Amino acid sequence: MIVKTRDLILEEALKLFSEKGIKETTIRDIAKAVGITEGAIYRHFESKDQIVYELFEKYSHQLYDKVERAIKRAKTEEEAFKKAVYAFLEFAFKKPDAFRYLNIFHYLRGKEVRKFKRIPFSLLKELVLKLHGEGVIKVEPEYALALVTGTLERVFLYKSMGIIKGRQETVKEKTANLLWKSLTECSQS
Amino acid sequence: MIVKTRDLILEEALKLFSEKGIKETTIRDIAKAVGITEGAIYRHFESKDQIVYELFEKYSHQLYDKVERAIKRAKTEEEAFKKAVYAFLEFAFKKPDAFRYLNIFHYLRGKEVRKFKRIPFSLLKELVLKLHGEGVIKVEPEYALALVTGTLERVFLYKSMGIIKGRQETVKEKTANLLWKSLTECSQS
Amino acid sequence: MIVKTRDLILEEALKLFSEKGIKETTIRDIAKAVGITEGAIYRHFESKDQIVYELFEKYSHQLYDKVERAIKRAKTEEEAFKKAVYAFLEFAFKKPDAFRYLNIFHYLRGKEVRKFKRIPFSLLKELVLKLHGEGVIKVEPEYALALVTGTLERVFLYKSMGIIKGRQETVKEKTANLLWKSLTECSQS
Amino acid sequence: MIVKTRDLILEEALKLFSEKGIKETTIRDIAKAVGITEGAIYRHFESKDQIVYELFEKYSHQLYDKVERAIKRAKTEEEAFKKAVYAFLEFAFKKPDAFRYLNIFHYLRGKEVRKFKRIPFSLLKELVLKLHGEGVIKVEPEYALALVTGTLERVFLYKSMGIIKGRQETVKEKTANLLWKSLTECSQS
DNA sequence: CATGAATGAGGTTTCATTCAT
DNA sequence: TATGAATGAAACCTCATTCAT
Repeated sequence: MIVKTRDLILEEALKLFSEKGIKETTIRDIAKAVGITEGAIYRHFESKDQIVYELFEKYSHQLYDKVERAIKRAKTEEEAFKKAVYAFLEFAFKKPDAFRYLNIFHYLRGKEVRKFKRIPFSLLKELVLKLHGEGVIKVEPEYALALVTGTLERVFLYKSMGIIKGRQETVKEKTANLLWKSLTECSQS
Repeated sequence: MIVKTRDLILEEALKLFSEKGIKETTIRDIAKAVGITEGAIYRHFESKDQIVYELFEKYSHQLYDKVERAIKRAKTEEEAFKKAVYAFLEFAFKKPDAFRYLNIFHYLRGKEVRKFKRIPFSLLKELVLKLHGEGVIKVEPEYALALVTGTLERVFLYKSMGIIKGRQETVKEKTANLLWKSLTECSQS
Repeated sequence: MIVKTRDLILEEALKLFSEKGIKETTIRDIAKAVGITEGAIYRHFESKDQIVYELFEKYSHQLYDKVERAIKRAKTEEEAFKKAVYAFLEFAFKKPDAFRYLNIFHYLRGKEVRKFKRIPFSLLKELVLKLHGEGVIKVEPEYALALVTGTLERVFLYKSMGIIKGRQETVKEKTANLLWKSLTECSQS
Repeated sequence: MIVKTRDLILEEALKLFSEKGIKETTIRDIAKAVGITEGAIYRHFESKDQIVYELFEKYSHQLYDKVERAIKRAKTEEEAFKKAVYAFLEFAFKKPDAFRYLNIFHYLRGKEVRKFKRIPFSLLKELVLKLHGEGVIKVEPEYALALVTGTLERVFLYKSMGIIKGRQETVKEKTANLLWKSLTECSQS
């Protein structure tokens, strides 16, 4: 399988960005990782920022599509929610660099996120709002959202740090159950 | 009231770091914000890194002490947990820059966190472990921790972004209740 | 003949270091002398110190090899000694900047000299010790060494200041004779 | 005995200059060594350069006077020469920092030396010229001078490095004898 | 006399980007 | 497409010197 330089650049940039941070990674670092020289990068990308944006868009879309499909396929609301959680964690476990990168990007360049469409977060938001509208989720939707997104991020983090152990499948299930029950069984009076 | 330059530097650095990121903030930015020249910074700090570390240590300790006191004063376990949550959010609302900075530091320089003592996170960890050991929290402690820390961070984030509305007191209460119920009422089968 | 930038940098740095001193010479000075910008220097050298060390090593080795060859080729002890003196002065006259630089480096960063191998001084030391062991040199070897190295340095200095005049060949001969006679004919009672 | 701040500054500056070099020593280093602050230095000296010059002048004069007296007191020419050598080494052993500093200054700011009067070197020069004129020294005076000054510097250096051992008195005598014999007994044909 | 904060110029180094080859 | 030297702006930091106190 022939891998194109352009994709290699994206791949190595992702690794480095997620490890060291965006500003902390230089074009030279990326070039060295790919095995080319600095100038060559500019044959494929106009600027470092373009790499940064393209990576965000690429993986943002991937995750969005994955989650969207998961929700659409589900037959019940509970299934939709849990499948969405599964999709998030599955993505995170399969592409930890990408997931970490999405979080870093959000954290440091949050304001620029609006430029992009198909943000995974918005899918969760819609889902939670819908479930709340239907009375399935009793917790106020803003809090529900905070609970879900915050927990997802941390579960991934703790899993990759070794704090949370166990098989990925198990972690996904446990997290989905925990979140579902938290949102549906608990009244937030 | 005379404000010392040293403190002004820390103050402005905190603001800028939490807004733009650490690497993204230059010594010149800080100097300009304070109203002095770059060289003057170095009369008060040996390096940019020293500012970075000192800020983390300072606010890490503040939050730690606040949470510790909250836990110690409580009479029941439920009170201890909720007061701890209160303390976190109270700190976050009063010093949003500091809270945001602590999170940024954790995210980007997580490996260096070990150098520091009195990390607020460790207090939460102890508390959750204890409550789990006593059977009060039924959720596995690692997941409980992920749920608590993740939600806390997001609630703060959504509040500061205007997604979550309402008085701070209300937000604190609602979050504490939500978390307590999630951990105690829900069985994570 | 294409001259490479890297060599040009070394060349100009040597000139400047030997004229003004190491610390007194800035990267900008060197860049200007070469006709490039400061940043360009760092494509060829990691730091100013690397230039400093590389220059020392380069010329230290050159001189060492020259002296070593001179000694090895000689048939008698007198010839060995005189040829060594010749080699020193020949090098000093041909590459006065380099010779001056070696002295400056020794003077100011003497402690770092140990890191390097093939120090010309050590050859002289061995030679003098050997000649003393064989009874050819009557003067105590430490004093002999002081006399030889000190005189060599000064002869070069006075020649380049115009205090000592005459053809280089003559200076070399006169110095060699003077030193040989001083060490062999004079009893140091 | 009350030591004045001004003298303390000179004293500590001398130590530091001779240890680390002139440019390498900062006003702050000196101030710290004295136990005062940077600003205070400027109560006593107009600039760093003034300290540099004053130190050179001070010790240059001291050595000059010492050597001059030694020469004047002598009854024979041999005594004059040897006493001059004694004076040099005595000064060097008693005030190694000062002697080292004089050499550093010569090395790095040789061109500025002309501004100063009573340079010890000139006394040696006169003496050697006179002795040569009288036929006592057979070696050409320029070479003689190189031999004497070079050897003196190196003997001091090797003594302070521990290469040359023995009591100071012995070193002085041996050096004086060696130099005298080298210059008078050896014909430099 | 002394302090020590501040300045301002200049030092070393980094790095995204360009460009001749 | 790729190279890698070079640019130029800007980063961090140093330090002689000044100055209000």
